[in-house]
Amino acid sequence: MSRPTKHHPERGDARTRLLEAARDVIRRKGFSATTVDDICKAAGVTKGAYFHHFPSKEALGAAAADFWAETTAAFFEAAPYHAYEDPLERIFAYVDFRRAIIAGDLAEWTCLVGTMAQEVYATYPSIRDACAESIFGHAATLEPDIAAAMSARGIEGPWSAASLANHTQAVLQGAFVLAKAKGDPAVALESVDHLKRYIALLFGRPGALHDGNARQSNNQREE
Amino acid sequence: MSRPTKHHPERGDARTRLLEAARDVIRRKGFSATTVDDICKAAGVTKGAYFHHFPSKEALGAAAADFWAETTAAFFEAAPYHAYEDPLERIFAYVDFRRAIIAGDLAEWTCLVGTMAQEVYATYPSIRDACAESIFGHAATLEPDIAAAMSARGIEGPWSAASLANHTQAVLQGAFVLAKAKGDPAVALESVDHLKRYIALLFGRPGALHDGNARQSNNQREE
DNA sequence: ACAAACATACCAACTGTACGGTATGCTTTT
DNA sequence: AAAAGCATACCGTACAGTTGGTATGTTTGT
Repeated sequence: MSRPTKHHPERGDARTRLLEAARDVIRRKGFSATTVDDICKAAGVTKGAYFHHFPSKEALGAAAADFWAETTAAFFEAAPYHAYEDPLERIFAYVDFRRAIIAGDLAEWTCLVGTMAQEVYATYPSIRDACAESIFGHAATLEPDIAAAMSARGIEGPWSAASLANHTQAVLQGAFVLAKAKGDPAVALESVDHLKRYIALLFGRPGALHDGNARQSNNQREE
Repeated sequence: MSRPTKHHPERGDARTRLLEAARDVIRRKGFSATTVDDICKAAGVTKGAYFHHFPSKEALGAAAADFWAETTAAFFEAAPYHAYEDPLERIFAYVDFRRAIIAGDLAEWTCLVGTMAQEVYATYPSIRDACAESIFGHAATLEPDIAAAMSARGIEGPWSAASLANHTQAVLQGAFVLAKAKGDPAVALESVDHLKRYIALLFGRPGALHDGNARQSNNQREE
């Protein structure tokens, strides 16, 4: 099936490397501004190999979104927040985890599929759908915990577990947009704090705000 | 200064029409995928006129962001939510207003500068900065009302009025991303509802949730 | 066992064209 | 008359995609 390339045999098969390169380059430059040559160069692969694996640039975009869905699913499945027994604690731990990975270079902690969806939603339906699958598929993993926490505490609002799960993703996506605009992760961290506070208020657990790492960020104001 | 064009004299001066065309086309196709010819065609103007007014495509992107900042500022200044006397009521009315304008074609109610910032944050600093100015400038218009509402009700959290103002924009931007991915405004409306609920909880005003138009949307669940 | 025969993975060089940008001149305003 | 506003025709190039190949497995007939 897979075979090392002639030029860089040590870096795995070409298809995977193209997908990884697409992920990295598109997150920095966006989908349209990223050229096939950019991706080939970053992957250390020729154009011939590229078009052997992907019939078009659009197909690569959709494949990159699928790849993103798979890798992030594995990443979050292995994350420590699942260890908590109480569903609500798991939710808080999830938010703390999302907050903790906001560090370093912008292109490393922002979302590939959010960026692509926003860019190509009207022009490449296949890519948009793959992005939607990734975003809402991830949101769906939070839904059981939210539903369990609601019934455990007798919470019954006009909102559903699914809508709150989606909302967490909306806040994260929006936080990425603002952070990119400002070139500063601090504004993203603050929105995640607001998200956690919202969940705490919904479930009547203001004490939860003192857990996790919800405090160690904004050095511009002392409390 | 301005002069009607030869081809379409009835539609105002070329510069304004180019900016309006840029706004409309870029919101649909994104900045990179939008060509200068696209914009000229949409504006009913030739390339000569384009490069008379803008030295490059990048300059047009930045000018379009500035234009967006100006027109949206005027739009929100004229909006009805300012009529309320109580600062907190104004905030709720603002959220209701943002909710109410989520209707019709996606490209008509989503945000130009959020889209552009996400796309070019690493490649065109001039555009990114113009987008940031628009987003955070608009957020800043909410800050006095939030601050007034906080002091009027003796609210003093670990969060600042500025951070909550920014958070409202993060939620809206994220709602746009999810709506584009799903091709459905409903998910955006739900996030705006969560935002309003958060503010109501922060200020201890759950009753506010029954005001405005926070209910007339999601026909898929009856309460 | 051992090759044809086929399939997969990859590479280098090329092509048509669509792109951002330019050169130059005409038209209207002041 | 001078300058601003606009139009036409035209570049150089960078782009997505193609062509035609080589090298490395994998099957299949005998």
